[in-house]
Amino acid sequence: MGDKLKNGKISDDCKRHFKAINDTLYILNGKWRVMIIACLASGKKRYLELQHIVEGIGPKMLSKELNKLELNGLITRTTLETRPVTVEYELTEYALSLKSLTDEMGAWGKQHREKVIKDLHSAGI
Amino acid sequence: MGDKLKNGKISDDCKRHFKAINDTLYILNGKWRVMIIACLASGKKRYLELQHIVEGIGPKMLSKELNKLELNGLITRTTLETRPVTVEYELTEYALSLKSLTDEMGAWGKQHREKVIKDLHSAGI
DNA sequence: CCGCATCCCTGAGGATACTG
DNA sequence: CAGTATCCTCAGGGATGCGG
Repeated sequence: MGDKLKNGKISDDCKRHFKAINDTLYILNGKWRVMIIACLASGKKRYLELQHIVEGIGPKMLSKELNKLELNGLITRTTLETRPVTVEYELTEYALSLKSLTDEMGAWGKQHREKVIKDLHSAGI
Repeated sequence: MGDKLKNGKISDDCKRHFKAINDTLYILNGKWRVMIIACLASGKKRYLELQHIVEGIGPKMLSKELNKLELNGLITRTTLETRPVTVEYELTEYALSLKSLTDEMGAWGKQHREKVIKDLHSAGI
């Protein structure tokens, strides 16, 4: 991927790579998708559980995002016929392929936080 | 990460993981950051090169995003004293740690596109 | 060539209240 | 409990023009 053609133009491989990244970005776009997926990656959850764990999200956004994720085949919705009803959301097999991405994000965020703290520290001295 | 505590609550490890993901999301937020980074990951680029490769971005957003990325220590800006001036943007050493993320996104997007096409295909039959 | 300033506007997202 | 409906805000982002 690290190659330009001699004439300074971007190679077709690169373009494809960028397109692919855009596809991913499109699926994960918005403020909440990744968090919802990451959250469900730790096991099936119910609606209110999600709303509590994904801090800041309101009911409207939550159901909207859940719908889109379901449409994209990333999660399944199961309604249990209890009284009152219980609904469980779960990642599909397919969505599991996103786990390496969310894990990567977690890892990067962790080390980034450490770096920022270290930088602040050495700036303070 | 796949563990809940017995009482159904989320473990502290999980919470830290989510926080870390949010940190990453914060750095990469917006429509353009990831693409800019991915683009620069294939070598230093000039302003107009970026604007051409990152399709759809306007000059305002581009410079705004470049500024933020520079503030976050992810890219460096080099002005060459030519006539007229030339400016080169380049990923910092640090930002290279994001390459695995963008690569992951590229890989996922690729196989996702293939899946979608396959699904459409079998739906067509 | 680079990229700021300005104006404008859409739609993502927030708050709240209500229903099956 | 699990959402939907409604209204509203605001900042992300588009378009254009100018200045170094």
